[in-house]
Amino acid sequence: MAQNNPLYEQIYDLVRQIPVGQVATYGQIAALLGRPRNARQVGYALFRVAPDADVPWHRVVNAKGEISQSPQRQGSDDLQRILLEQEDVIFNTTDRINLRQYQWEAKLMPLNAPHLQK
DNA sequence: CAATTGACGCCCA
DNA sequence: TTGGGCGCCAATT
Repeated sequence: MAQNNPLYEQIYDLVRQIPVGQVATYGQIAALLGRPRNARQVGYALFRVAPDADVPWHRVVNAKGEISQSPQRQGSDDLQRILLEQEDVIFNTTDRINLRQYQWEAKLMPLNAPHLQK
């Protein structure tokens, strides 16, 4: 399991910091971790931990503002969209959200956050 | 150890 | 503006 990697823990902690009603992109999280090219890894990390951890994975979407669905989860449900709608995140008619309005703006560097422990 | 895959992202047509 | 293809980095098998 890759969850033991500090990089993964950083991802989880970062996602946990996303405020209710706001979202972040995979690339954004990757960039905040100092790995702007690792957007895929962020998605992969969330995919592995989603059902197990208390991470608000539903607040993470792709750069287009759409919900990235994997072949596995698409048949199950649209849980992510439902959870977001419960947080006042509105979807457009094209199944996309307005990132300019909902995208989370990380103010501080999570890597230096002293109150974060895991 | 090597090949394939993958909740992504950016460039080009 | 929308759609298709290539590229990046790690994890999995």
